[in-house]
Amino acid sequence: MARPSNRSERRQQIAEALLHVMARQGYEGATIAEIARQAELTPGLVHYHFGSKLEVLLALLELIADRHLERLIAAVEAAGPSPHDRLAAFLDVHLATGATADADALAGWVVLGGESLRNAEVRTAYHEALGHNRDVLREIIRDGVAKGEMACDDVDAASGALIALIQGYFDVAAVARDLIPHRSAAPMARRMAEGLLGVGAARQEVAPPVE
Amino acid sequence: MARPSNRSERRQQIAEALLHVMARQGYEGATIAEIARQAELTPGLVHYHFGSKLEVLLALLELIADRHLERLIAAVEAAGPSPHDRLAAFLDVHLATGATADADALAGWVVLGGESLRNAEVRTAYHEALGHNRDVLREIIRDGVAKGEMACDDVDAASGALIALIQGYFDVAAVARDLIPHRSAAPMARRMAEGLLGVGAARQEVAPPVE
Amino acid sequence: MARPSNRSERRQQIAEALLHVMARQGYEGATIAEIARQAELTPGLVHYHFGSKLEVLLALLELIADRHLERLIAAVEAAGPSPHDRLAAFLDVHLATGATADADALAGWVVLGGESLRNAEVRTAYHEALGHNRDVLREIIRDGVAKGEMACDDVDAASGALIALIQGYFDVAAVARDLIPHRSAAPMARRMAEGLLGVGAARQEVAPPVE
Amino acid sequence: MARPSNRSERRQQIAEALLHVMARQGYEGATIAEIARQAELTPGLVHYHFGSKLEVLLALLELIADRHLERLIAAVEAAGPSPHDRLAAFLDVHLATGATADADALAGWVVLGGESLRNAEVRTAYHEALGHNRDVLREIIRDGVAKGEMACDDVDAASGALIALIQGYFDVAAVARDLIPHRSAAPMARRMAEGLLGVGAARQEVAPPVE
DNA sequence: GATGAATGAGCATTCATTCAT
DNA sequence: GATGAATGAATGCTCATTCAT
Repeated sequence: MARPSNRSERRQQIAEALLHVMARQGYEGATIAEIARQAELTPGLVHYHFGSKLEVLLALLELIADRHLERLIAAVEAAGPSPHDRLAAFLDVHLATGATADADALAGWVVLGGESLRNAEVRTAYHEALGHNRDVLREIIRDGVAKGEMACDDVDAASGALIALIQGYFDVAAVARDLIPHRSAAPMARRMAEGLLGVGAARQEVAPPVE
Repeated sequence: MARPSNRSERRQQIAEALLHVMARQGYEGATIAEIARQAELTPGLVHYHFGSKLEVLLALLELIADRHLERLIAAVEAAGPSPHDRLAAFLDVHLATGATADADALAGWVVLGGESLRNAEVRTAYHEALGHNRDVLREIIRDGVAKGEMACDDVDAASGALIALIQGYFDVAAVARDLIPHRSAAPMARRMAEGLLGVGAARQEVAPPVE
Repeated sequence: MARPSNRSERRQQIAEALLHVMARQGYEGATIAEIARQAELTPGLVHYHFGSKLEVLLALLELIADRHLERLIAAVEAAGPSPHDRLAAFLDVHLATGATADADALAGWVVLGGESLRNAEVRTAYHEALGHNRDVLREIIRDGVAKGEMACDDVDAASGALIALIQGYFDVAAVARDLIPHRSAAPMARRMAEGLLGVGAARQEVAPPVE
Repeated sequence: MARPSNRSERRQQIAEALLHVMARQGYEGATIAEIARQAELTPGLVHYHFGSKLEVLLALLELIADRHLERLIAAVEAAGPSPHDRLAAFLDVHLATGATADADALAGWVVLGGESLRNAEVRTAYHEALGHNRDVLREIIRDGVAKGEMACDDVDAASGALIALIQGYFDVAAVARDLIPHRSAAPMARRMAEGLLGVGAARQEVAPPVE
């Protein structure tokens, strides 16, 4: 009798509209009116489903982070049991061209990083997402050390370093793409990981850049 | 008879006011009124010296970039002729605790990176500043390769990678400091540079963290 | 076959929900959504039973006024035939602590007075309700004058004065309770009535404050 | 050299514009746009001089209360040293037709009472204004008791009662004027005061209704 | 009857920018 | 140079009301 709820679909639809607007025009241009236009909805409806614009941003962050973590874990698992291979897969998921296929999501992630500088709630959620990424990486390194394949006396420092490297590639690419030669990110990252974790830490023959 | 012009002092004063406001409250809180308050001026005067708010931001970017480049070159020169030492100095200037002493400038730099996502003019200037940094690094590596101390088949890729690493450390530290163990950035970066450029690329005994 | 109508119950349920919301959060917080929540209904249903929010307010006014008048008449009748006693009962019903037991109704009445300032329809209905109250009072005074127990050359002016006094007690108590010492309202009102209508107009020994 | 400030004049101008709008259309119709129109200003300027709409309301309350208190004290002083006369003057200032000449201020006062039900800040300020009024009245009664001209065992209760009476006259008159016969308020109030404070408390021959 | 999604007009508020003094 | 009043466009948000299901 009652009308069926479409709340979660609409929320996702709105969050994705924000993603596309943000990727194109930044958060500045992402007015409620613009988000609604992108989603082909009315502005009032955005506020019917979200209490505030900030809520939309947080929903988007969660959406991106969840999707990414899912893909990341799948790729790492698919790489097999070897810590070297798993590390290479970890780096490739983030840095190999074509692997990070969703350009909007990447641009959105960088914009979210910018917003997290201004807003504590966004910062907390962003921090948490980065932390999950780091945890996956840390487990790989710990495993590598345990199996004697990697050398590392401070796993936190090493995983933090690689997280920073990835984030830096994202950020520099977003703003000054030509400073990063095409397809150089993944191979460079592998060598840097080797320097960090011992020779052959991330075997180069594994996971060649797609595309 | 006419009172002497104080244009350039005023401009710098205003740009620095923006820096402090931004470091404290982000770009969001950096209204013209707030900048004027920080500079102990009136809002109208800001627009007397700058045509628009954007101009203030660009002036600030130039200020930060110039100061940084000056310090960077001085530190690299002071490190002596060895490419290894010069590279270590380059990394330390950016990453060693205490070396990047100006917390406001660092925070401001990260915020500027965020703004460069939204505004093409800021992006161009930011890009240029990053490029100058990269140029210094590239010369060090080229010199190292020429002298046979470093191995690198793609200097652009390698210098871009280290620029990305530094930028990533800045950004992650700004948002999720605890992902980066205290004082781990510089030593990790040195090891990663070794992996990239050959064993001993950046000698660890050089330039220990200050403070 | 058709389900039995529950229109009038629903209407009363909604009006009372408005009362409780208004008493707690004022008319400001009395959005349709909040009323529906209080009534454990959905917003849409409120408009199924009422054409507009204003109609709900008017229904509530009628509800409060009817209930009050019923109680008032009962109390006056119960006081016996003496105009003095009836007048005392009239004042006590309004002012004696515990007599005006329904705190929500009292708060609601005051809020309705505020709304009647803005809306002509509410004002008309509020006026009518006040008028009924006044009529009861006027009859008591007329009876007292007829029986020689009260002296009054302008019954309208006197009844208006006492109505104003009661209303004033309500309003001041709602906003600045501490200006009215506890339990002082009824005895003060009795003395003022005496001044208005002759010595002993409202015998003090009648209807002592309950509670 | 600098532009002279007109802040306080503008603030008063805006507060008075609110008063006139409120008296005519209630607080509902008193949008920032409407206030600005009444004051022949732009909406932005209202917020240049006031942080929020609430601040305008509070400024208006202060304006009305200050003006009233000034007039009240002047009238009481002018009535001479006799407590009876001073009490009569107190009542007349509030209730004698023509005495409360400023219809807008009266209507505004009642509307402010309504708003004080919804907003704690307004309530506090309204309470304070009522309190000052009460204090003047209390002093008169205390003086009357001290001089043996009045009988009163609870000055707070009595002054609260008269404050309530006055407030009630205002409120009822605003909503249901015909319940209060023309020019009946002041004489009725005097008689009620006599009942409260002893025979002849407020001599009738004093201060006949103006106009 | 009942639900809750959808609408759209209206609101207070912010803020870069202009300009008379 | 310097001041601060003035402007006006833009924005997030609220909410009574409508209506498809």
